[in-house]
Amino acid sequence: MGDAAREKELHLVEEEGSPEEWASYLEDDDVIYATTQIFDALADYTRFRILGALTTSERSVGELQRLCGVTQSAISHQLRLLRDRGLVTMRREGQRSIYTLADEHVATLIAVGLEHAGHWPE
Amino acid sequence: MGDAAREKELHLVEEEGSPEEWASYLEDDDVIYATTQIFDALADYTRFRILGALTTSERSVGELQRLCGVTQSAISHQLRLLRDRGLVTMRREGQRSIYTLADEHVATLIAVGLEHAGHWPE
DNA sequence: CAAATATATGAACACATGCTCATACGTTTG
DNA sequence: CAAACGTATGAGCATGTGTTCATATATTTG
Repeated sequence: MGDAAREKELHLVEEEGSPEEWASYLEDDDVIYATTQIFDALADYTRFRILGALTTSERSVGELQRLCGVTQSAISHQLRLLRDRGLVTMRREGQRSIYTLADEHVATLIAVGLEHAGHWPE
Repeated sequence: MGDAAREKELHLVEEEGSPEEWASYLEDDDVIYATTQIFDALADYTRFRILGALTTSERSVGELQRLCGVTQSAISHQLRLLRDRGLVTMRREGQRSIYTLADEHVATLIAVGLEHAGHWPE
């Protein structure tokens, strides 16, 4: 697999658009606010662990509860917030609610954040 | 400029490391916490506007105050937080304090966040 | 339908957060 | 050194946030 193919695989690259097109977004207050809302969703320990667990596979509330080691209520409340912000989607499957990352954008942000924190100067 | 070169230019790609190396970070609580701290720094409107302004060029506190339209005190307080978290650095230049993005990681996170918010479903 | 299981929700509380106000610190200039 | 300018900081306050507890709402099973 060549460099370009791997980079595409990692979802770290936009498919279209010119370099630095994001710079224009810095003048759009709505985009700025939307961006902070996404970062805010990723800025809590419990929520981040939920999202991290969902990068592996979709999961039920009970699974997430076990994986994250907090109350079922806490998980449910945080899942509601993540759902409201569009980071995860849910479907019913019998008695269970199955949660999934909404799209690859979320996985990209998690990956970029983890890599940068992992390499962070000291 | 070819795709690979442009992608590298955008700093959206790691230079080394295997695909999905970040996945292992999901088991390191310290890395997870560090990641949430970075996202948290980006999750406030004022702070994000400060960082956005710094993507263009380094700036003094007074400039940032004018650009962001808030109190000098508010700017200073937020700059302190950003400094403590390692997202910006400061140097004295006469009476002024000049702030700069700490490294390209920060610009990458801003770019990725803005692009995804800008393209967000509805 | 009743009981059991899985999930969701509202209220309440402790704690964090971002701002303002007042003031202190640091640097340059006269 | 005093005055002016730029920046930093602490206290205080209003608001926001994440959790728990209790309870409600599905959904399946007997």
